[in-house]
Amino acid sequence: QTFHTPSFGDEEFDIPPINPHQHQQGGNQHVQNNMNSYQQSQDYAENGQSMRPDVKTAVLIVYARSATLWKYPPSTMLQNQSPDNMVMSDSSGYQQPLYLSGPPEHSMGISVSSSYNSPQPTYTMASPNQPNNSQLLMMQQQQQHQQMMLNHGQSMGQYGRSPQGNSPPTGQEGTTTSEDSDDSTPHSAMMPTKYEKKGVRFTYDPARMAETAAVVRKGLTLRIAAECYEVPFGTLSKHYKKATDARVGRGKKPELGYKDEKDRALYLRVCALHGEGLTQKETIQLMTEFVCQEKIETRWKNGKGPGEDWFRRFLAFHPELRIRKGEALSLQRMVGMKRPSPEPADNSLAKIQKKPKVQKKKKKRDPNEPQKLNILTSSPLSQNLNSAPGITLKHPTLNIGNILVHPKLPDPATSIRPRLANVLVVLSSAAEYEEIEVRISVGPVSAYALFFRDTQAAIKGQNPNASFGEVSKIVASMWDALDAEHKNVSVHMTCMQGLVLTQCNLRASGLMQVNFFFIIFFFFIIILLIIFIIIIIIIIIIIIITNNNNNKQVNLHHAYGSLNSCLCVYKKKTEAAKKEYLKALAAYRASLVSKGASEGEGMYSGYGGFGGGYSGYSPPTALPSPPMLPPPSQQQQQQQMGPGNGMAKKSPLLSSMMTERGNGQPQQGLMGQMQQTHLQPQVNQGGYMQQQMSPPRSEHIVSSPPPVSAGGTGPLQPQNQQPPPRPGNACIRHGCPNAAISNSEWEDEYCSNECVVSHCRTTEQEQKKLRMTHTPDSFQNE
DNA sequence: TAGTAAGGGACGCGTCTTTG
DNA sequence: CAAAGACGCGTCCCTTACTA
Repeated sequence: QTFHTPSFGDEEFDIPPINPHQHQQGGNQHVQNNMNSYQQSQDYAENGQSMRPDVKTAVLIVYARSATLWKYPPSTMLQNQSPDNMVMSDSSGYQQPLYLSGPPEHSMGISVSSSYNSPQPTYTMASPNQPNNSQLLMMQQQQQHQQMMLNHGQSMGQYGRSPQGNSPPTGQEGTTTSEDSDDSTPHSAMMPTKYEKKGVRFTYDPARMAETAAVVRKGLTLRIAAECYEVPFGTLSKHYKKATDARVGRGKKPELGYKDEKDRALYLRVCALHGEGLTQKETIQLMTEFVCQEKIETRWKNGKGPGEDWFRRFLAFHPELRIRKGEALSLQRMVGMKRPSPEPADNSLAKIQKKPKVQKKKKKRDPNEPQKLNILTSSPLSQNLNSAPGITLKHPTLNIGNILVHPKLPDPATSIRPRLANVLVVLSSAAEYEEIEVRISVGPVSAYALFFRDTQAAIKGQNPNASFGEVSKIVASMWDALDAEHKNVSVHMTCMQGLVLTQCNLRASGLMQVNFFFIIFFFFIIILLIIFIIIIIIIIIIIIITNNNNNKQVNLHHAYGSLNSCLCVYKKKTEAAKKEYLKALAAYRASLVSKGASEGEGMYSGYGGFGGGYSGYSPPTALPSPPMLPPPSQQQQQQQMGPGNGMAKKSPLLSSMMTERGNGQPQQGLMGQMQQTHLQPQVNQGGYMQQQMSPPRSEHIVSSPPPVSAGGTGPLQPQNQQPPPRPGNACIRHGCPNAAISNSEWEDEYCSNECVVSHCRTTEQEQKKLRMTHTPDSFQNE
């Protein structure tokens, strides 16, 4: 059967009739719908379905009842409805369920439709078939209550008061309890007059209580949840309060009522989810406009709107809403631009945003100042908020708690809010019940404020008893301790965070996206810090290494320098020795030639061994050539250089250097040059250099054997060839094989006078030759 | 000078619960 | 039913340090 709800739309609901007489009531079809809902639940209950309703279903069901009462207050219903219709008045009261939209003319643009039953066509279930079982169970329970109350002759407004369901009639027909009170119309006269004594204490299933509490946490009121789950309100209240430490509907109600607050909170959530969240001021303005539009009398000053304290309480009661910085301005700080905020599209909004705090400035202003209201009501924001109710299919759909919400969002193209000055940040977190955390920007804040916000929590955690002033001092000290870079980094981090968050779009996979960006962002920061630290460490290491290298290079330079100097000295000396040798050899040949020419052959015939063709050659070793005899130090150096590694032995530093260089480098490089430098003369000069470089040769030179060699047996006796040892009493004259005779005049060295004369003559000639070799020319050549 | 941060105290008022 | 107590809400104000 189809029922029309003229006041909310033309949605059709196929609900079986419950009582034929209900259709005869033409007074209020909303009540009909609700009754039909109840009857539907009865019908489902008869089918034996007994599953407990889930949270969302309960919310929707309660909405179906309370939405009617929003439009038609209980008082009106009581006046116009028959007792049967009054069954729905119990759900009235200020504790309206969540996900309720206000009257259509004041709808915030959030539409939720339920396939099950809703007087409003704009309420939509995401999965119409999914919650059926739960709905049916709830309907069943409600119907049971209804039937029970009807059997007891009571109003349905009292159903659910007793979990036992067997509360005796109070005899107060039509008397309602405080449950009937509405937030806008308190009914003090409807206060309960008497409470029945508690009998046997009923012990409820903890799981059931927990489930009921979960429903309450989800947004259902304690009273309605108690009704749905057949739990005494007091028991549920205590349990819920004990379990969650949450406030119960006690004390003064919010000025807007729970329903309107929830509606506005939902609207803020939807807007923020679309990146169109409102600032604190805008939120306050929203409430102000709502109050003005609804002509709701509040205690708010001047009847304008709430103050910042209210906003704080509002956030406290809606933990899904959080205040966050103005990331856009942080972005401006990040880029270091002092550009002004984009010009608002509407001047009125600019006036609004330039307006000081609403509450704190009010007492300084004229309470009857109307222009502010004009500004507010004429603002495009107000126009947006007060636009036609109902869904707009063009707008994106949100799935909040499996309830599709079609928000009426500001058009981004014509959005009135400046995108940079008050960009709203949408964050998300996988909170409990998959709640979406919406964070509202509060506009520009300073770096210190950001730092304060991030730090004070930790300080407060460490010092729970610290007052705000103390915390502020601590934060300030920490802030002072930070250097400029860290302050900037803090700001940049916040800016980056805001940048990332601002770019997040939560319409599809926003949660994961935001988390992903968060992770990327923090990794980026961490990587930057690590790189910075590594760079610093590298710089320090480089400095240390540079200092060490400088010392090493100095030492190495000295080593190379000494080595090169040594090599040069040795090379020069080697060349000098070679020149001297060649000169001596040439002089000796010239002298021989000159002697041969002047003295004739006879002279040499007397020497025996020196005759013939090789008479011009005399053993070089016989020459007492001083230049050929290096000084002891030089000779020692030559001896050490001879083996090839003498240099290493000479210089420990060079040895260590060569050890550092590796195996082949020094020998093939430096030492190779050294060896090559000395080997080349050996190759060129043949045995001369070998004799010069060989220790035996040095010893032979030092020993200065007699210049007479083998007695003219060879043209040139090898210089390394040792002369035959003279017998102990042999004649010292070269070539004389006779033994020396004992004679004190020639010291027993000669065998005869002839040998004495011959030897002396030979010695004299050699001395002459030696004198000739040491002419000034030869010294000049040196 | 105004505004920001977060928390809390004081006060008045209203609502809800409990008790007799 | 009345009253008392408990409790919540809104407002004002305060704290310190900093920023625009």
